[in-house]
Amino acid sequence: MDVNIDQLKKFQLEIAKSVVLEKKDYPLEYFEFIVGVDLTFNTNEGIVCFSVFDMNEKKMEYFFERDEVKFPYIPGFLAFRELPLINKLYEKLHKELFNDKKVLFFIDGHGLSHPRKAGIATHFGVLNNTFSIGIAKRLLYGKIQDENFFENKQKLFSFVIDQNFSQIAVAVKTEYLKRKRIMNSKVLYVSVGNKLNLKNSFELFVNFYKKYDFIPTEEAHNYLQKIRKKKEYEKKLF
DNA sequence: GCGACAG
DNA sequence: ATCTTGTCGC
Repeated sequence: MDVNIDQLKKFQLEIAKSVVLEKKDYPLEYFEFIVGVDLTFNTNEGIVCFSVFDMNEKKMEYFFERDEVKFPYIPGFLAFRELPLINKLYEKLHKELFNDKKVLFFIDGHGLSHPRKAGIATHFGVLNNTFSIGIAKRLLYGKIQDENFFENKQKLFSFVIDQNFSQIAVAVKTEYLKRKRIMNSKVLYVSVGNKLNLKNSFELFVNFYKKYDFIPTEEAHNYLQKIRKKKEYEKKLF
């Protein structure tokens, strides 16, 4: 698959221009659905899962969609690989379930903590005009503000800053949430996707966990792993 | 030129 | 992301 990196960079810069950075804070109760988004791959086949938590009914429902994915993974251009499949499921659920309701998306990956401020969470949020937050397991861009973050056991979170010393994400030790690891990671990076500010994004992430005791992207991730195991099991029976 | 590099 | 054994620790 031939890829024009310069063209993709241009597109990302356009996405970054359209980000809505909200000044006011939204409480968790403002949202009617909280959705976790994650994908799994089997060579050329991708499966996306939305873990949809209904804030009124307090019930979780899982949806998934599969399709061929040919675009390769290139650091900094994850959205071009994963968004087509994500959007396929989004458009379906937008019609059948979300409609004009207030929906907050937690997406596996970065938002504004990206070389061109256009990580997958931002890319998704801008294209669909939705609230979104990026939840990543590893850093892509920027550095930890508090030098002692990793060494000091007392420091359970720190801002991530870019070259201009702007705060672009919050690094959170999973220990802060009383968890040894989350999706095999000891630190999570929370960043703005779209229509929110960083402090509010971090608060929504933490408050949701404290109240409901699960992380949306992890739920989607675990669901996909179950699908994989089930598939392997059926394969063995043939 | 070299290293870094979400999923 | 996925592949994949043993191994360290609670």
